[in-house]
Amino acid sequence: MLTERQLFLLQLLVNDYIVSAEPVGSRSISKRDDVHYSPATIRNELADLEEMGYLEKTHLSSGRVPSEKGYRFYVDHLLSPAMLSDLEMKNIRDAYRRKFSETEELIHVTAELLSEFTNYTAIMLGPELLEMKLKHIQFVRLSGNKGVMIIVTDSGHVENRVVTFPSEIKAEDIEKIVNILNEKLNMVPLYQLQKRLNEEFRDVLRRNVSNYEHAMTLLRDSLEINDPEQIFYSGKSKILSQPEFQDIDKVISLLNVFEGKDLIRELMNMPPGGMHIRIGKENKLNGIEDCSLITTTYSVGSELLGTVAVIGPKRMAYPRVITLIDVLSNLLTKSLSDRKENNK
Amino acid sequence: MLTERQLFLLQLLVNDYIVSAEPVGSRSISKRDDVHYSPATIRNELADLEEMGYLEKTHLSSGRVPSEKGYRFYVDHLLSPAMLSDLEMKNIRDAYRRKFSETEELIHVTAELLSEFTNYTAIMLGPELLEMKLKHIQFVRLSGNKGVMIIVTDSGHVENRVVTFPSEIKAEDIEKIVNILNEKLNMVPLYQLQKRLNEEFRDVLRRNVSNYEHAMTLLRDSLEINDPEQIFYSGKSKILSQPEFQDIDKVISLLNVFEGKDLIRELMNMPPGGMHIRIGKENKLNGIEDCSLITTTYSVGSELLGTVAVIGPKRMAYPRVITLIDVLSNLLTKSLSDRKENNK
DNA sequence: AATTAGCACTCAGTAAGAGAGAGTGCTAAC
DNA sequence: GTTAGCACTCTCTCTTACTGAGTGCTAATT
Repeated sequence: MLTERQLFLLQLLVNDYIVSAEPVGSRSISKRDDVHYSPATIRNELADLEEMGYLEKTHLSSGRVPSEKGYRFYVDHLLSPAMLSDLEMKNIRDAYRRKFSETEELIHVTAELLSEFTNYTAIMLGPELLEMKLKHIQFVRLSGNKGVMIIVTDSGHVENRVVTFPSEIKAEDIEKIVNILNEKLNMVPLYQLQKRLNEEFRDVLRRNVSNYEHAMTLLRDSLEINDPEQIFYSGKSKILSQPEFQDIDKVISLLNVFEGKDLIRELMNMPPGGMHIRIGKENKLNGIEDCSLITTTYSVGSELLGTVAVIGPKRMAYPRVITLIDVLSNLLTKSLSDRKENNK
Repeated sequence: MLTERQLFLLQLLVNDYIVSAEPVGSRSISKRDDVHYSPATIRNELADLEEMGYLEKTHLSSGRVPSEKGYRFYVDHLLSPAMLSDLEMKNIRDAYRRKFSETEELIHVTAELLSEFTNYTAIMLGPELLEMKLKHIQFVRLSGNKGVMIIVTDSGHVENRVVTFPSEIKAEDIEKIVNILNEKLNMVPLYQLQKRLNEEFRDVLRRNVSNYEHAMTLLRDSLEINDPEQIFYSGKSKILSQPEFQDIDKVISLLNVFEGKDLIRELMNMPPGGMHIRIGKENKLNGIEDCSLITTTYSVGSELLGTVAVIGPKRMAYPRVITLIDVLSNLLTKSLSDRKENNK
């Protein structure tokens, strides 16, 4: 169990290291106005904290640096959320007052604010398209034997496919099929569409539609939805100005993580709800052992969730980032639901 | 005017420097099997080439390095396109044999091949949406007073907008309007839509539609198309493994260029047609003074152009990159037009 | 019993110097 | 015109020495 004084010193040390990025020595702590102990006393306490695993030294006679356990303790018990200045809050609110013609724009602006105000890299993960539910399908005939299949989801997202239908099928037939689908597949998640199509509609279609095989192929093609991983970054280079990224190899492996979309999905896969903080090796992924990741979710519509994240060095300004990510994800959710209201 | 031997030596030196990234000395040139001059002779020639501005030294007694003028001369007069091995050609062709459900996928694959085979960073710039021409508009009513405005362009791109129409307007009215637009605005470039709407349709609509003001607002909103800058990168970190990017500040300023979409548009703005090579400071843009950029175009449909580019260090394997960018942009164009054929 | 002063010790970082190696320019010989 | 020879220059690397920040431990002080 840690004493009051140890808690106090640990907090000071982490705070100090977060801004300085230099190992913190006993003397520099002792010189602070709010500390009345001599360097020797502090050394003793720090030695104890090190023994318990909260601190580390970079070499035998260096100052101390928080260990991952130290950061974890700091984040769990010692940190108080930062306040944003009035000016900052004003700037943020103003940024959301603009009129956004696309949902995407709103997400991009949020990412930009987040990276701008934290000075780290912001990552936005859109909701998985495949998780959305079908609200409406419509087939629109264009010229010749081309048409657009329009798929509207419950959260208001619209997908379209240009399809060419073989001359064996009549446009009216397609419309007829789509009407049947509309009736039967309402609120079915998109990832189930193919399966349902195969299992339930073979017979229905065979009975109702001439040229049934052609129709099935057409439907299969137009309902094959492949998830465009909606990942957006802002301030990718910000994180690289941090002193821990002097090493070019670290930069490269981090950028590789950013480039591989699968890796990012995996990284950001968190238990639902609330805010999550992963420190250093808690991120089970090569290339970001020295980074911390803070994530939370924003919602689009009633249940569909996207993820907001900030990635920075382990030595991250946790209080400030936590506050900012909280404020911004809430504003984003609010703006998105306002949009939905207006659209009704 | 350069002598035969000077041409020959300049070529050797650039080739050598491209692979080694080290200043080239007279001795190492002299040792080659295809060179029969002594180091001293070569030194004399190199000194002349330096005087003429084709070569530089990194310090007083170092070997020589091509100057930008030297690279320019090399690119314009000395370089012969590289051959790809049969295996490489096979790999490339195979990659295109896959079935692509989206045009975007095809573009991504091209970018990946390009960065993979060159080991530099590939940049793909999609055609400007606003340059496309209107082929077809359709309004589809969804539930309530919502609908989708579908805009199909001549190159087969489909845009959609979910719109909420005020209860003052009837869905039939909208359909009526859209029919008029369809007739009159066929093949009008998207960027002119708003203007045409304002100039020509005020009167037409006023005559034909009740609640004309509401209708205008609705149309304005749904035809307001903001260009989603279609930029795609592959192998962003590849260029950073080049020895000239040891300096972290260079990395940061390069990544900043990548992040700012305007900058990239500006950078890749080349006179139309053919292949363009910009060496070092010929790129009038901060942050890439030490890079070379090779661009060419690919076409979608009859006239719409996208840009393919490779960005690497000035010391770039020009012959190979030129060949690859040529082969791949042609394959891309071919695949895209095949798709179009099939879609007819 | 807790705190602190004092001191020997460790280690990173910097600076200076020495030597090796690669390369040059110039002169004189071939 | 070409080349051998040589003095010279500059980078790079390795050593050595020194400084400064910081530590742990012991003994004295409160």
